Amino acid sequence: MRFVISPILAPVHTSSRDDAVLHALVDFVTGEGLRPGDRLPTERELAEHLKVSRTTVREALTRWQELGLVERRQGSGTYLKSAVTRNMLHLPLTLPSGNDFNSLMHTLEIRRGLEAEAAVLSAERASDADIAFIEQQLIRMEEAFHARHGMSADEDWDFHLAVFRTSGNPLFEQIIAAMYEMFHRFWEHPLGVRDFGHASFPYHRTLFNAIAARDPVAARAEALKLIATVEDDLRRGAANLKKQSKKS
Amino acid sequence: MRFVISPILAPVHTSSRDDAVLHALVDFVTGEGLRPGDRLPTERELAEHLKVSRTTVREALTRWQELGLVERRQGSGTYLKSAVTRNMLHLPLTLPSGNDFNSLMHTLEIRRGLEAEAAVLSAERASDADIAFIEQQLIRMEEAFHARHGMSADEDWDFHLAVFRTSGNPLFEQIIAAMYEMFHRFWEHPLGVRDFGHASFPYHRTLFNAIAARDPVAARAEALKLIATVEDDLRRGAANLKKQSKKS
DNA sequence: ATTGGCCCAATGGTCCAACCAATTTAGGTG
DNA sequence: CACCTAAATTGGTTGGACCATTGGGCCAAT
Repeated sequence: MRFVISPILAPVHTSSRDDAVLHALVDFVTGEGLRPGDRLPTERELAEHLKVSRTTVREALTRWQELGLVERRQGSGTYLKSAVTRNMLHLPLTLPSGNDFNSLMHTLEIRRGLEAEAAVLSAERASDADIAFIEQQLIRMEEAFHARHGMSADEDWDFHLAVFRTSGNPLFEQIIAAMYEMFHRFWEHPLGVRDFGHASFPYHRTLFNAIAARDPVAARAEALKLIATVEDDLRRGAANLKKQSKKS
Repeated sequence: MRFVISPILAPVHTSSRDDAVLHALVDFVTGEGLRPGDRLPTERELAEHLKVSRTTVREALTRWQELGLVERRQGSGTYLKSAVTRNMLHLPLTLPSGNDFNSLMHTLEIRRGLEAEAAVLSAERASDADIAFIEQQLIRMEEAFHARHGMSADEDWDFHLAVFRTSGNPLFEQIIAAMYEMFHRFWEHPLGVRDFGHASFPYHRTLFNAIAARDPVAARAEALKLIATVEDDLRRGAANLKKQSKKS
């Protein structure tokens, strides 16, 4: 006779030592009201007070470091890098991200989904100050564009970040900030396309206008058009590479 | 003049010991052709071959464990949990995620952006086999619905996962899978709404029909309508809570 | 042939004590 | 005060030891 084991029977999890350390540390940080930038107790102090070895404390802090919650400086101390709350959620994404055409296009598709949604929300919710803030970033980008006769990665990023930030949903900024490196590979390896992103320039202002006019539908449309021009650039780059490999 | 400081600007990784260990481990895994589920060398073996202490090896493996790349089983060994390539990108997101109305609504907004885009891509690219796969999950969900007279979290999740999986972009599935726990708090704490998600039921089939008909525009529209019903449920739940707190 | 108990080697988890390397701080010197 | 130096502080690394869990092999009972 073969039994179907009830799924409820599986998950007996032994609370490990370093988990306990992290829980205690959460309580300490919240209880003490520590904020990002503040310094945590030294590893030796933590080990002594928590009655565990420094090795265990270090394993726990290593985990927090990998999550970007703390930063350790040798000779100085361990510093809080992000807000810590009791019920926070860790999403360690590991993405196979190459510099090939497909990988870049995949990242753009993700960005298209998030960017369009953020544009909608920003158009619905942005305050007057938010609008002014976005416009400020837009102007900076436009000035950099004219000065360099081409897109500037940093200023362009600041503009898009401003849209995310004014969406009223902090998750957008956090997710997109974590993907910063991924998206920036476009500018690091533009696949030989000259004036990469050039075509997207005018749509930054049309997107801003839609948000400033509090028109969510138009904002989504402009955001999608903007991303579409980048996709076109990317396809041109892929075609270039193909042509070059044919020649050689 | 106020600048927007990009939240990610700390890539000044001083090439430390455990970094070197991880690089060597990447080479080993790729060179040996190890796949998820395979067993890695023991910590003592790694320490000996790499000429570092076991503590250092453990710190490195702890980092990989926190990223979800490996799983450690005491008494058994360390096992690969995810594919490892040389240029992969780690995005450790830590989101302050409560069970309050705002947090839940924020996660839904993220999901709306990703889900709508995935529906578009699935409608554009899904093969006949993909369509059949989605339909299979749809039928399973509908059967579970009729059997239980309500939405079933697992089957519902499988359906949406099928849409993401057939989008032709593996990033969608990975991101959404990482957010599984976050999205599932709807069902764990439905804020007292009876028949939570009930209203979304019919839109699963209409979404499938749009994808099967290879109609990207309709697919996006149906996906947005589906999420909108869940948002309505959520708002009802928030209203309920308000009413209850008024009573007491 | 199968089940269950038992032992034992292997493996990850924890601990300790010491030392190294980078940083900060406290004096001291001009 | 400005500048340099030495000491204290702090995270990083090492080696060794022991504990807790796992898995396999062995054996007796069924």
